[in-house]
Amino acid sequence: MLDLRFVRQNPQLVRDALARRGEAFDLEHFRQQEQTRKTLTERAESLRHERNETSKRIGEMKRAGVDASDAIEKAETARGALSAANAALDEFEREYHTSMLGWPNLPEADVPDGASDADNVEVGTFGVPRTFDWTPRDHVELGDTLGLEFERASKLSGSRFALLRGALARLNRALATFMLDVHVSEHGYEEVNVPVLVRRETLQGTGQLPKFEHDQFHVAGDEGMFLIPTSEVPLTSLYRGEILDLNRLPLKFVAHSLCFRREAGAYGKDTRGMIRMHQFEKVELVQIVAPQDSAEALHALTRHAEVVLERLELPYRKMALCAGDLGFSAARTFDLEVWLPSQNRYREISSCSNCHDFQARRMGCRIRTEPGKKGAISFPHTLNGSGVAIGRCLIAVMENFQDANGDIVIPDALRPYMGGAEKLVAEPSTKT
RNA sequence: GGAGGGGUGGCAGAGCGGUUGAAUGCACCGGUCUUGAAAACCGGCAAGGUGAGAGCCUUCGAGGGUUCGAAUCCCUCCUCCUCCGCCA
Repeated sequence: MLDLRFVRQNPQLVRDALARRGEAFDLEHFRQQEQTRKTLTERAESLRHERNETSKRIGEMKRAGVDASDAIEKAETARGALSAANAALDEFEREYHTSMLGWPNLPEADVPDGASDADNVEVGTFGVPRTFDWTPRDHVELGDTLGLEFERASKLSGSRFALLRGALARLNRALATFMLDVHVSEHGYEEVNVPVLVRRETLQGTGQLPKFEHDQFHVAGDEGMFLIPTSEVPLTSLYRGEILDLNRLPLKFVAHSLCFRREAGAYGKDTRGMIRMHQFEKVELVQIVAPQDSAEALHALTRHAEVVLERLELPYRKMALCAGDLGFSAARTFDLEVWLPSQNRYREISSCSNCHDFQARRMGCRIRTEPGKKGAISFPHTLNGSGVAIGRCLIAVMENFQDANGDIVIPDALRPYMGGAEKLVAEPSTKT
């Protein structure tokens, strides 16, 4: 949620910033709404004031033993006007608040211009994509002899589900454990095991609702429950509705969780393989920091995700997202894209964002900047990033570490998690 | 699923229809005292909105209702605790 006071003071700036991300902001309409709000508020408040005064007087009269029936009668007749004014204000505010929840965050000033991912700017690369003496197989083909199944998964659950078996399942688990260990012991994050079912309010706090309900899995029979699309949602929401002392920051959380997405707008996109599933695993990093520290924190957090890819010896590039490609809650985002030999290109494996106070405002997470000082309450900044997506990372390891006969060499960093094994050995297809 | 008891300021905890936005204690901030600190004492100390300001409005888990007036009464929901049942 944007700071309404800021919007009021800088309406043109807000309109221009939102325009950069392709979002229309009607200044005239906004001014009208502000005027209406002021009028309705003033009317309701002055009526309420009158009522309060009258009631106070009645109380005093009764205590003094004076007959108050005239005053009570007068107050009774005033009640209709007050409740009408309240109703008008409530209705207006409900609508106004809903429209405010639909405004996305403002991009930082130096976020590159652009309308789509085609306009994102590469800001760095790591590693050199390997050259193959054969046409590199993709993970589907490799997986066929390693325990990656799609047909049986579809039988169970439909399209966009996959099944991992045997050593490949273990490799998947090894990736998750490896990532958690790196972030906990080297980067100072607290490991959190989170619920994957959350309430509507929780998704509203991080920005998925109300605007993106069609992207979420809604659990039937339990009206308020949704499957999380990322553990950013519960992690960032840990301190929803609380006031934190400044000296408790920064908070750094890491979680490994299942994530669920409808992929409703992705018909026909990435239908081959395990790139885009309804259910996937991800290690997620979240930080809650003091506002002045968030710019630096974004670089640190992105770096933490990069370290994972570097330890796994996976070539990647780092992209600065353009304004038009930013997510709803983000003010600035770096994507990490890992090299996939079969596609001969880089694919997103991590997205690291600074949301400024946008999410903190929505969820009412505040900080007390100076204990004991009046008016020293403000909002922290929240950041999140994948550290990294496990399914896509598994694909990347398979494709980048394949050898000529379809085995997968296990990256050194993962061997301790694989009982010391050096390879995943291709077996005859599990389909037969 | 059944029975019962709670949710009040940063924390603990009074208040159960009217000058209560809320006693008291702790924590915190300022001061006196002290070489310094502690203790003691004095003062301050919830948030949001609005206003130049005095002030005004809102908030005692959430939402609705009763009433001239609700933290206090009624209803619904959320949530925590205790006991029983069931269960990984």
